[in-house]
Amino acid sequence: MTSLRDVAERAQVAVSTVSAALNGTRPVAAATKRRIEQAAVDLGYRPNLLARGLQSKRTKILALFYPAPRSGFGVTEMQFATGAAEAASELGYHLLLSPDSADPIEELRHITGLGLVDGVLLMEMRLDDERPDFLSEAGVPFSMIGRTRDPGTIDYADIDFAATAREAVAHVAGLGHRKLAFFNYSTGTYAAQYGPTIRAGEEFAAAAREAGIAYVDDHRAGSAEEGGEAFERLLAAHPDVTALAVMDDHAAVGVIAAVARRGWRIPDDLTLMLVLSSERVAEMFHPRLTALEPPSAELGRLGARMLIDRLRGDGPPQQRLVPCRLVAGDSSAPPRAEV
Amino acid sequence: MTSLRDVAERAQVAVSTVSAALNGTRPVAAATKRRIEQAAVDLGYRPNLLARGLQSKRTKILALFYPAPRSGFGVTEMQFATGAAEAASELGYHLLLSPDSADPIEELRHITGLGLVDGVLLMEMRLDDERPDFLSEAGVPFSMIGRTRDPGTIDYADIDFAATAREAVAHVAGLGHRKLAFFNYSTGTYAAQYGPTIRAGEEFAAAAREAGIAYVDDHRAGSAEEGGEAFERLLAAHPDVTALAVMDDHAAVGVIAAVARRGWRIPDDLTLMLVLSSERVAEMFHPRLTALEPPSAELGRLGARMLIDRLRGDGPPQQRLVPCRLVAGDSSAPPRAEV
DNA sequence: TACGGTGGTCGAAACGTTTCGCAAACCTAG
DNA sequence: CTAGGTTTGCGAAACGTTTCGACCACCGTA
Repeated sequence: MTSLRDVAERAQVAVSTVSAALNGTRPVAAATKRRIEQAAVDLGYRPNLLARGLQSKRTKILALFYPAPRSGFGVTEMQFATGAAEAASELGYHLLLSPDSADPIEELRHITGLGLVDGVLLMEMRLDDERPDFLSEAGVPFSMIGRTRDPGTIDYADIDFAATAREAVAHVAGLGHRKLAFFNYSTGTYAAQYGPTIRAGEEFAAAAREAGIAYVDDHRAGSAEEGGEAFERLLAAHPDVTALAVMDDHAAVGVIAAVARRGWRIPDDLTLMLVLSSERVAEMFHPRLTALEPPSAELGRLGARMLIDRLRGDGPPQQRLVPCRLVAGDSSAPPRAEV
Repeated sequence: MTSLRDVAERAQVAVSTVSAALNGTRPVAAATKRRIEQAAVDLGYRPNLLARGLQSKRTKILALFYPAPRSGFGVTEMQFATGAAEAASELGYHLLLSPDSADPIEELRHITGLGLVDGVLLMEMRLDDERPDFLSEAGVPFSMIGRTRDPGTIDYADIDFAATAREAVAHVAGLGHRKLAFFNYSTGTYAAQYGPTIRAGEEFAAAAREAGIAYVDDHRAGSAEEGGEAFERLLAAHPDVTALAVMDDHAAVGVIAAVARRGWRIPDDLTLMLVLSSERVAEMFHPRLTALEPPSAELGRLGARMLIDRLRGDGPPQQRLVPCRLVAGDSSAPPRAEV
């Protein structure tokens, strides 16, 4: 491997001058600089990141700390990662994938103690997540994709559930629906404090209230079977529901089956929307479902970018909310006339 | 940050002794060793990976080099990454996510030139992939998830398409089908030399021949629309086809729609299988489709493990093939009686 | 002519490890 | 009691950077 010293020798200058010339750290005479740059190119010089990091205390490596893939861990989460990696790469940073094992805090302590990473990117945030507290206390720069209940001045990029819910409600209200139901994630141990679970529920309720349309959301479903059952219960209690938004793809499958069993059709008898699901998934249904697609890659990019901004210097906290994109499918239509 | 020197001071020994004691590099008296370990614990010492790497030339960091997400980049690819990250983590390694930009080779040159990574993990291999050649010449250790046309002695973990195809053919043949059709990925610029595209096609043909059942595979489809059209053409040319295996999820959507348009039902009139698709995706269809689920996480794990083996010492090349798992759904049944 | 200023360069120290030659202390055997 | 070997520990060098004080030659000015 060719080092700074090799370049210095070839250019007939001191090592420190080469460093200065290549990094623009301090002024170097134009002629010297040219000579050095030429030598560097000739030798195919690449700075050694380890040595640089050791000295400068900055490695330009970010850790993306991701929890063990739950069921349902899918394209969205992948896109956080690829989005973040891309943004990091564009800004000269690298992204380290760091799986959390049984004990997230211990794992964080480990990864940050190695001196390997400049900062940490957190995802899959729970409202009561303990990781931010640990990192704050440890003085490790970090940002979140998602957010805790009270993010304070921590940088984060999250879905704008309020805007998303408003858009969804406007969509169905615009079609003439007067009553909307919402199926949240099933109450698993995890989902109980999972940000999107809580926020989506709250914001759909608020948006419906605001728009003056009736709303039901006491149903939760995580599998096709549960989705079907929840739908039956829903109709038993609220026969006047004509539009339904579902957070869980598999629950939606069950709903569709239940709709068919009943002899109903989508969208004639029910307008169905997929919440937090990608267009690609929505397209796999028949008819193609209307979806509220989360801006996953964008959130990953934002998260990485704001973390890097933070590393580069202080600034006001960056807190960005990005709404989902509503992709209208063939599952949206005005309600049945007779209702 | 507490360093080796701090520990040395507290334990009243030389720095080099601490290093030896903690790494087991050379024998250290039991009493001394205990004292040192205690001091290390007291101080919460964590070795600095940069310094270690700088000196020892081994960083314990692997780069996972992934191409720009194509359309269809999904759960499978995510699982390569998480599987690899997990396996690496278990073995004391870290995984760097390295997006390839426009020029993969240049990107490889860059990432390997930094002295940051010990080896590279390649995925999304094309038959004529140039990356292995570059890495071989550069003397960078690497392994592949997937494989080129002629992998030589390079370590890889890939899907066992032969076994997978045999199992799929046996599945339909066992149900009594005498003629199987196969829809491959659409002929995109990428898929043209994409390993799975080619190998799956070849092996399905071979397996059908071997099992003595008729076979058609000149159809390719990448979207729902194309899938439907391909299905119509298929039936026009081969009305006696009763079983169909489809590689592309979206094409399957089109097929199902076409089946319904024709008044047919699945599985009564057509046995349908999803090739290289996860159980979760198969469950989103109605009826639940039979799927050949790729061992994605396993391949990621294997890829990482064999790369680490290689780094640890020489051994014979490791080349592992893992078959897909056949998950029987409700889309498989004996053929119509009248055929 | 002398003097402070300045643009350009150098050399050495430091970052936190690992590695390796050496020396001190100890033990064993003759 | 000493020669030889073994155990145990030490100190210094090295890895490839960045950083920083010092130096030198040169310039304009008094």
